[in-house]
Amino acid sequence: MNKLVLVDGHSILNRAFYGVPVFSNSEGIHTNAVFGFLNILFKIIDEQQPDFLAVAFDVHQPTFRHKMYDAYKGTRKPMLPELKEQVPLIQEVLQKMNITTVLLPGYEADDVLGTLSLKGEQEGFAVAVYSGDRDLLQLASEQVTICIPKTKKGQTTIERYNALEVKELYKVSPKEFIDVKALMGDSSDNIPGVPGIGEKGATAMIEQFGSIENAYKNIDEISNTRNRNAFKENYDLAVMSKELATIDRHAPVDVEVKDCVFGDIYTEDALEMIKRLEFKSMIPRFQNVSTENDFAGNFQTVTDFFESQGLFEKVQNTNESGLFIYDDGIFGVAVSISNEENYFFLENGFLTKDYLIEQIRELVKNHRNLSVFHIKEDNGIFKADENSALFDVSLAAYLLNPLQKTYEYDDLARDYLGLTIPSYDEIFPKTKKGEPSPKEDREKVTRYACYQAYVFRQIKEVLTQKLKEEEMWQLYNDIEIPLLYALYDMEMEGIRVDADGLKTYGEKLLVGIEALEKEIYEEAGHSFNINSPKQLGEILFGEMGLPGGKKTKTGYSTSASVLEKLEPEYPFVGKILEYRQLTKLKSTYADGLVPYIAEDGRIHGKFHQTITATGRISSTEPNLQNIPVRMPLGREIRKVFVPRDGFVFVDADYSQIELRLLAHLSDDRNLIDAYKEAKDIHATTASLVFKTPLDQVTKEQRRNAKAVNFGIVYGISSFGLSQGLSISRKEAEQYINDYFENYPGIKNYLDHSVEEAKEKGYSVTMFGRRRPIPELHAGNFMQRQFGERVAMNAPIQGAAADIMKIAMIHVARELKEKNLQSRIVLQVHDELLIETKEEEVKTVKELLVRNMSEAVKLQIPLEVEVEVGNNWDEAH
DNA sequence: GTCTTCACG
DNA sequence: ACGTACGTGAAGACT
Repeated sequence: MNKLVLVDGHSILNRAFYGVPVFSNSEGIHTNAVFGFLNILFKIIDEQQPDFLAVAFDVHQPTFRHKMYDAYKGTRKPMLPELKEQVPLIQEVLQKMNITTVLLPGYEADDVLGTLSLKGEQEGFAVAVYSGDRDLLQLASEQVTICIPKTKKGQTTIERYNALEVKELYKVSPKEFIDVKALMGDSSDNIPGVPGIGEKGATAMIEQFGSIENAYKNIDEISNTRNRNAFKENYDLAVMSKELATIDRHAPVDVEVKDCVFGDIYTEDALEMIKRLEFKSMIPRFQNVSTENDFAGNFQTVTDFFESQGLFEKVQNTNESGLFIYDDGIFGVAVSISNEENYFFLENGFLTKDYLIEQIRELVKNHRNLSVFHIKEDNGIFKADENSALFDVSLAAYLLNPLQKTYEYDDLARDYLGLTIPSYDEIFPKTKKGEPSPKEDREKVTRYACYQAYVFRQIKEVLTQKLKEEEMWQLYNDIEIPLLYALYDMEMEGIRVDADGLKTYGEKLLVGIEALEKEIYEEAGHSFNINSPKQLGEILFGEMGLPGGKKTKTGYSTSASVLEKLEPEYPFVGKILEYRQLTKLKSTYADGLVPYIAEDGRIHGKFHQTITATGRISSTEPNLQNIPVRMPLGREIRKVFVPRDGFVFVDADYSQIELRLLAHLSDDRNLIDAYKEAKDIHATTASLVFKTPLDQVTKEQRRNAKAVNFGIVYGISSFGLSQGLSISRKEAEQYINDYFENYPGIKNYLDHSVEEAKEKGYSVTMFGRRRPIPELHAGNFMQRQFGERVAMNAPIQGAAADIMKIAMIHVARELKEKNLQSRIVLQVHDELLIETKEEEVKTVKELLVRNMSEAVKLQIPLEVEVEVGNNWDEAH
């Protein structure tokens, strides 16, 4: 079936504008939206391989809807000038790419899309309509797919809707969708709904009657009195809204589907314009080097030892290359030294794995500039250190956009090189059970490995350039790169765990669990799976009739916060809480840690550097950053983390680093003075907020003030604080107001943080680390508010992460320089744990505290608390 | 694979 | 009217 692709130009342009921070070329022309638009368009084209394609734009002119309804004028928010000036640019590029654009005075782009999609449908095409606007869902059918790109944490996923999916999600057919909208209205489109009828009411009515007309005919059958009356009184309004909301599928579009032929879009003219706009990464696309055939000939499998010797000599003499190690069933290494020379050296006969590794180490040793994906993960082979000349693609890409889930070579190639290359899944299609795995297929592996090496070689310069442009080169070079070696050493070092102690602890928990289990079954009258929130909810709130409304979409919420509220009146739920606690400790920690204890009696967890949005490290397999500490029983588990013989643990903690950063960044007199005078900060806050002399502050007041301080760092909201303190929203609001009255500098700073992030599209730490916040421009109020909280939190959490990274690097360096035997074994965000040789305790304590507190100079001292112990519990 | 819950900073 | 504190990872249940 032929494929027709239709694109809602303005809607996609808007998405592009807000998804990419504002930038301009050297002539000062804003180009970010054009850049984003083309990237989305290329993605669409690569995915869909359309036979016919058209892009529809709105015309800045009144439409038939305006004539119908005056208020419609206010529909479109005035476009920002930075975006508006880019509209003609994108239209020009499209024209040069021979892509059909359709503008129809008196109609909106929606109507053009509706009309063309109907024509396409009638002519037997498979039609895909791309838009950010859910209104288009009314066009969905079996043949017409509505594709809505969504950005979630920096990852763009495309939601696809045919008639079936619309029905599934909204409970009504695409056609009925219009009627639902006519009833509930749509503020973003200025479509007035029936006052008092919301989404639920509207959906229920249309589900029952199919249309507003039919509902009106059978108005007496509307069971909800309020809805019935509202509908009766406003039927005329609903009729008009329906007309406004209905996309005109017979608009006088003078373009036929056959006019929209999709041909060669990579023209000379277009290339020239791309160059003028300075979209360097897109140039290769236009130079036709992006087709796979052009690559494939340049990828060569090398399995002969003597041949490899000659080639390796060449590689050893090449300064800039890309390198990728393949180790999945078979072992090999791909090296890209030029566009034409990409070799995959495959372990074979005399060409042994050891020989290959030796060759790689030689390259590293000779300071050849290798660009690789991730150094830390491959450093067992590289044996590189801080002085090596390796480029880490994953770290560079992470700094440029920390929101991505992964940094796959094919995505990087698309985003930074404008290349479309096959992904892992495309090269290694999923096989059914029993079929041979393609993972060891020589040709496939060569293709895969060479693509990686090729991309790494080419991308180094682009990423370097971008990091410099965005002022993150120092962050990359002076923090992330040295840190990776500190983290590698830490992973290799591991931490000793007392396996017997762990077993005893587990057995102790089991006794408690079994006793509680029995008691809970007795109380319930029968046995059930206490670990199933579903079963538990049904028993608690159904069978036993405890009060507690539905809270989650799947049923009753049985979270600790809910159960804790029930506990005073129903002491028996305390047993469930206790049971939960014990099973958590047993499954996740007592039992969960065992499989990770290696031959050497130590756990070598992984520490990840490219996961968090804020710049923190994360930990997996196992997670060593969430070992219990708050509750005494959980805390006991820390006793099984022990130093090796002849060593002790020295543990150092930043004291309130985030709050201190807040004081520094906000320049708030009251907070700075409090820290300078080394006051109890939460008590001081309590004294100010509750207008109580410092020496009369109660425990309760201090606790509340502490929660407020936390809330401030998280990006305060009255609801959040009320949850944290189990108080009313009103009270929480009062606390916040009083807080800001006493700390005006903080209020000012937080407002400024949000404003700046809104302007730039990202927030930035004092070390230049960025976090994009696309939510700040979301249409959805909730999302926008989330964005504002993120904008307040990220510069603080991020700076704290930066500081700890600097400290870690310095500590690791000094331990090495001084030839000490002590080693960093854990980092838990604001805590460093050092396995310390007994004779070195004094030295280590001193250097730890010094390096941590002097990692950065702030207006106030960075305090560090240090302790020594024979296990992690004792030392913390 | 997604949801819920809960461990940490 | 809506439904949230910021940042993570793991386990178990259920689809």
